[in-house]
Amino acid sequence: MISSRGKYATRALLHLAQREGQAPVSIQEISERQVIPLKFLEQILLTLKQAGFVTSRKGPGGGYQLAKSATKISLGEVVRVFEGPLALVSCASVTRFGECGCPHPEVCGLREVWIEARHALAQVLDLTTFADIVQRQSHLEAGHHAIHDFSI
Amino acid sequence: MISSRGKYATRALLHLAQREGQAPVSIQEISERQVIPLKFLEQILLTLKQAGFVTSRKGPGGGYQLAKSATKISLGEVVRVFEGPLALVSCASVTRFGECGCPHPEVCGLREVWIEARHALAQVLDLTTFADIVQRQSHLEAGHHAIHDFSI
DNA sequence: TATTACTCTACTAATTCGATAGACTAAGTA
DNA sequence: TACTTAGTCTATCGAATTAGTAGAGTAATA
Repeated sequence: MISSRGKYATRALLHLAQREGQAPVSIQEISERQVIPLKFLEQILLTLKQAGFVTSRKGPGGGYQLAKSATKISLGEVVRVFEGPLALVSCASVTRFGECGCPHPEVCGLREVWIEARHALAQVLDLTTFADIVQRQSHLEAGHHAIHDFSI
Repeated sequence: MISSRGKYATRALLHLAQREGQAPVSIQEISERQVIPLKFLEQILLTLKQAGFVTSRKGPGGGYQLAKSATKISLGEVVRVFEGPLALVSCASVTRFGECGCPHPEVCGLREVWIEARHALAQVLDLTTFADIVQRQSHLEAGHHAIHDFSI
């Protein structure tokens, strides 16, 4: 399970991705619109900034913006910043390794499966960018409105 | 990341699967061979028993055995017992649901991706049985021995 | 200079996690 | 019957993590 931090981070980033090219967005706006505790969100945005996903501007009219195109930010990258390696088990991680604990990692049938699982997860998360998510969301909203319009 | 409990559980189950059809295996043997703290393993095996994966027999010659064929126990089932739903986020879970927290789950582009990720993970874990893992392991061991033999 | 808005660090309450301890029960065996 | 073996069950504990709060500080703008 992904932590609240991680979930909030992805929601905040999606919020910014939806406003790409527009004026900076304040912490307060994100907090209110995305229903995220303000002081908690501050920390999260700071982490996102340190990780190079967003930039910030102080003072009136300030706020946060994406540091690069939403097409260049994958969900996998962001998840890794907040949750660590995607691997379910350290012996299946590409980055961390060796901290397996199991008696014979080199001939472990389980490890092979953990690696497969990690790969399946990475395949989805690393190939999905925030631009994709923005697009999906607008499709969903269009469909939702259509249904709503129809029901009137 | 999967907890120690979950990792130990899968290792213990693999140990039993490798001895399917043989005499019961004691907690102590599993503990020693798989390098798992004994008293911790007791609890884990109890959980595995309650979940219907293993049976036990007390007294001399007693121990644990698989409750059903290793072909009928998937890694996914076992992981779920110890880690809860496979979904990275509750709004993508088939079992738990509604505890999303996000403002509009019905039109959430992120949720779609979380669901995809859950599906990718489930595809691997639910289709892999402990019989598969036993087989993989013996292939690995055969290969490993072959290399070793060659180097002599 | 007042206001706006991000920055940074410390803290805390609650929960979870990994593990240990110990008393208890059941099944064989001499 | 008594002893031994081996699983059962519950309580506890320390350390780590998590979610969230608090507050003082800095930079930019009007």
